[in-house]
Amino acid sequence: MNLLEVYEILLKKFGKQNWWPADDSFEVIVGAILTQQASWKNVEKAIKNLKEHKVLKPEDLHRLDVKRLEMLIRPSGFYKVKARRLKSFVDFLFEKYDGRLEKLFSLSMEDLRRELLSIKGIGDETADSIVLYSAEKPSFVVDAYTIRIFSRLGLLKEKEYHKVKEFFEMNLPRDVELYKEYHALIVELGKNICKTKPRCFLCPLNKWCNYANSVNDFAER
DNA sequence: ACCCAGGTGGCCC
DNA sequence: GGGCCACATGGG
Repeated sequence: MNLLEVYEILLKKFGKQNWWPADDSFEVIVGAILTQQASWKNVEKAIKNLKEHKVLKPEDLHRLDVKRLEMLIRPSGFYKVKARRLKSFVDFLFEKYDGRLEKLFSLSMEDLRRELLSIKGIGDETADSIVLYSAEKPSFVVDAYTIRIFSRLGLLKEKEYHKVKEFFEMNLPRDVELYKEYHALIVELGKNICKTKPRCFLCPLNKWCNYANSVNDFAER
């Protein structure tokens, strides 16, 4: 059982996910910040509000009053911190890159990642989501599901973000489309099946999963 | 009435 | 480095 085999199984089970759903690369970034510890349904409402008020562009957000921004993104939860985080990003973009994403994205992948991480409110996962789905450079995105699922499969011992990321990048071809699809499939599996309440009988990976095999009523089948 | 969601930063030890 | 907490809305 290796990473590509797991990928094929998930792809067969769930189909192509075609992430990230957004009209442009800036919308991906806004979504990446808003979806922190929030359901995508709620993020969609927030993004819809931003679109309806025609403020879903770097210049618009840059001049938008923060209180007004808070109200618009409210459905996505943590709306005060997220409003500040969005502001931090656009402030940074205008101060250092003339407000232009192309300029920021012309950095090397490593420099881009470092730059994003320097912004308050952008951590490892959000940075990688932006690098992969917005800038479209091959940086593997790790989330809580990734660690949970692959630890249970016995493929991961380390749980630190950068070690997990390194494991995936060392064991997969460096390919943007593969990275995009793989992370999306992991989230799909995590959302639907791999919760703390076991529904392991539904999981396409149950044969290989230590957790599924440790759950009494499943192991007997 | 819980529990969870496509995390992050701050603070403590 | 790890453990705990605040941040908050909406759906199951």
